[in-house]
Amino acid sequence: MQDKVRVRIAPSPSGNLHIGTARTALFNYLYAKKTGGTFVLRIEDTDALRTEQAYVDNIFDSLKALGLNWDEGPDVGGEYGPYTQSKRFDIYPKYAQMLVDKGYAYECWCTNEELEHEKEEAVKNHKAYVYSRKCLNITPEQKEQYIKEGRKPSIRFKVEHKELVFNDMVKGELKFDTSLIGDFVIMKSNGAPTYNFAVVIDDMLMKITHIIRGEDHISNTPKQILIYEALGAKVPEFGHLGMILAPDRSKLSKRHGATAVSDFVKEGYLTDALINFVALLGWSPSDSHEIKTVDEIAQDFRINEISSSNSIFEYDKLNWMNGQYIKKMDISKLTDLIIPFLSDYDLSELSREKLEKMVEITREPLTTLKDIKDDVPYFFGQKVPYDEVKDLLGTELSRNVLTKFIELATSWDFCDEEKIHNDLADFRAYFKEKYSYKPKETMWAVRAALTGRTKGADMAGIIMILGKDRVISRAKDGLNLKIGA
RNA sequence: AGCGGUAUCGUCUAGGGGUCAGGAUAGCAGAUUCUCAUUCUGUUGACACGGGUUCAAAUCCCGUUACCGCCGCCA
Repeated sequence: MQDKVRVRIAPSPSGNLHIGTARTALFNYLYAKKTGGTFVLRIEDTDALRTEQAYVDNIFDSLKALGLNWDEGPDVGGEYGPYTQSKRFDIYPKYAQMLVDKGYAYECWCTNEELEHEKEEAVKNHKAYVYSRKCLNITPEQKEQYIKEGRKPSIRFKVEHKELVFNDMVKGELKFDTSLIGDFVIMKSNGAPTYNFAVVIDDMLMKITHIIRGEDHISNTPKQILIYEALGAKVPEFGHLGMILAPDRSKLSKRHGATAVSDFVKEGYLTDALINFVALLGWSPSDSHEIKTVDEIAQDFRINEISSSNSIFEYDKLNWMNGQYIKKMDISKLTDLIIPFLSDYDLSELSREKLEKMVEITREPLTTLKDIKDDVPYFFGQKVPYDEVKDLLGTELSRNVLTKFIELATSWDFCDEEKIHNDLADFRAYFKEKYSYKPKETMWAVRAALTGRTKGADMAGIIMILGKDRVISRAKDGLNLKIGA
């Protein structure tokens, strides 16, 4: 009988949630969803110096924003808590002692200097460093001596030399010669467990059945399997994902720009687009629809179909995808998300209705929400700068168009967008017929006067949002510019 | 140095002994629109290299190269 699937994500709160961690979380989440399993969140905060509560909060918030909700974790609890590693410190020594008692581990009294020396020797002889095992069989007298010197022992795992093979869910069969590993520390001399030991104990106790993580952990895997075996515990399945690389093929880091999910959000990326994009790094849908929600992806997800190679994080496709999500998102929700990016403007000038209208007519060209800032200044304030369109407004054509525009628009209904749209069409037709002005020339004059620009959103929408007074006064400003010049 | 992993258009990928090597994105060209953009249509572009195995190799095997990762009392 197959155990119920339990997977986990175990971020360490020494920074905001990294996009790579988000992808790992996603694949774990997808696997849990697909198999009806449980998704566990564990916070690995054993490094007290680098841990900050703000990072823990950021991890929670980011994961939630991405839609990766966990079934068990520090906040929601669960049967196998605590889910914060620092609250589990009393657990590890017991198991370490058990391994010592059974002869799977031993105390090591070597100082850092001694260890350093061994490593230097190895480097000098062009050999891989493997711990010498000199503490494996120390006499009681030596031990007595070390204690007298005030030394504190670490505990090393005694690595059995053999060929270790496991079947990786994404990479296939992986083989290791454990004689190359060397006895590694499981408990530091300060009493804290090392990473490799703590994860195994935690994963074992939390009954994790499948460990899906980045391939930077591949070489930890044989060590961890050895510990499982020594403990007499069932070894979980492992699956190692390729890494996300920056465009220069190096590790994605601050110098490449955004790395944390919250950074991307600040840049104006939608979390839905982000998680969708990141899913496509290594996974591809069986149909040809790439735009999918996490739950839709889960339906179609097969862990063994994940690409096992690294992939490069390029913005081209993310930008496109973000634009797609912006275009199809609910206007009210989109408006809420866009408001923080409009801090340069006095939003009290616009009713919520008009604000949403503005978002509706300006969303199309956006690749990120941040872009909206430069596309909307003319919706605010009374006047508009004409520096960019001075020459255009100075033409006879513009004067002609604007004169007529003021005359006609005065009697337009500024609450009926559809009607304004038609009025504008008639307006263009009139000038085309009477003066042979191209429709776009006619509109350029109007647009220039009302917005100070030659390009932008739908004119009917703009006119409606601006309202009669501003439309007429700006049209007059545009017209008078010629006289002044 | 050693050990492990990976190699298909610029990028993300599909495919997998016989395919015009498919799609997406980016690029380019055209169409539509009041502008920009969107959208639509078309188009450029790839099996790392060398040996095998085979009637047939991008696909299987070996080697080389490149890249990534790991070699901590970090996680």
